[in-house]
Amino acid sequence: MYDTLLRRLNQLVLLTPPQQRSLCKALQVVEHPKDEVLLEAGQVSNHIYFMTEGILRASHQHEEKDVTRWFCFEGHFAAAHFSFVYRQPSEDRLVLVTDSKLLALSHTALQQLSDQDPVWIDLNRHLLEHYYTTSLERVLDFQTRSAPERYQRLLEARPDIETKVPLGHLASFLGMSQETLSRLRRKRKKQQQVPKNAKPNSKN
Amino acid sequence: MYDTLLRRLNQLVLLTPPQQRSLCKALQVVEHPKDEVLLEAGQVSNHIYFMTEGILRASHQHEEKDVTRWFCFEGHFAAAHFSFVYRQPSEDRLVLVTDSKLLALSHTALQQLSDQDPVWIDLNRHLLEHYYTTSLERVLDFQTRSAPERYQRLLEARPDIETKVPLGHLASFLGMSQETLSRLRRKRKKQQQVPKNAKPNSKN
DNA sequence: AACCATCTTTGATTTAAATCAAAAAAACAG
DNA sequence: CTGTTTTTTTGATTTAAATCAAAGATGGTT
Repeated sequence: MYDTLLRRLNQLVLLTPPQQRSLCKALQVVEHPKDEVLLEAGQVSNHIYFMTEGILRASHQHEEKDVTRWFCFEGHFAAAHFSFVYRQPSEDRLVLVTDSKLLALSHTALQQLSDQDPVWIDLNRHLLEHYYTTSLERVLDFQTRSAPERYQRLLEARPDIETKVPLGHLASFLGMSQETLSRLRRKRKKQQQVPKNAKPNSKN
Repeated sequence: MYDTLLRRLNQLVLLTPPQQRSLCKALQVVEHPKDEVLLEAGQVSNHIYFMTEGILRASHQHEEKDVTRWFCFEGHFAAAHFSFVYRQPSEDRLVLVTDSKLLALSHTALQQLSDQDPVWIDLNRHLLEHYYTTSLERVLDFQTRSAPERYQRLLEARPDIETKVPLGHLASFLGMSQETLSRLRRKRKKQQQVPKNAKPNSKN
């Protein structure tokens, strides 16, 4: 049940068996269908989630339009971070893109863990650093890459995203219109159809 | 000497006088002229800087072009964060935009402080959270705003940036070409020339 | 299966911004 | 101050991507 989580965490810090146990005790296992809202905009977030299975997205309302600020995939942590830490209303909704299984850690539970053992603070910092780095990289992508390049890079990082996430959400995540993304897809398909000089000249 | 720093830190955590003193002892005061390179790309960063006076930028080489990933202004902290924390070669150079006065905290000094007193870990986390939030906001700007809007927002946040930072660096920071930014400036000037219906019709 | 709603594709057109090329302005060095 | 280099502005042109409008496709529901 907690394998994916513990495997992931051991990449960041070494956890003793008792530490692992006390973490697992603090977690709630939850399962939700597609489109379920885990946090409404305006609410204060009380949980950090670990995605055991499925995909989650942070959705932001900007001038009538729904913008996906980020996705969270299997093996990663999701939170309305600022809201969770500073107990402020969240600007984003957290919505499930697919049927999902998650582990939820409440604010109070994390507090208690952190009071007991500094390893949890350390872990928290590692995660924060990781997601911060990701965000910085993403800014660089916007600064230096065109729409097709950004899509290309996303696919390299997450080839499965194409089939699992609706195009509209992907487009807003990448900062382009739906139509543009749809056209990029078509171009890519065409190029794949003649993958490796199968027939140098089709007229032959 | 350390006033700006301590004022800033007290916004984040409460520091006792002894804590303040041990921090100041750990800091080196440095002063550098414009264009000085504080960290070369490829080197491992050994310092976090606090800008007492001046502006610093993180410059990234992308296909022959120099991209400014971020600026650091008076009253803020600058670091090649990933390099500093994980002892890896930095992908960015840190260069001073103007003559500057800084406080430098070495990796070992921070280590020692953190071992002595958890308040420094806590502080570190606060800063990380702050800069992470900033980065997320910046991504949102790229997702949802046009070039003029991004420039507009930057000016609202930092009106002084216009005069202090060369246009080329600003343009790459905003993810647009120099020419585009130059044209945005012209437009803004024109609009300011007739600020508030000074003369409804100049022919009168 | 037939219907409805939502999502995706496609085409035509407009708009935003990049690129290319060169002039003007500013900063700097001797 | 003068010449030199770098930065900024400007104009013309091209390219990328948004928008508008509509048609197809897909998925779920009864």
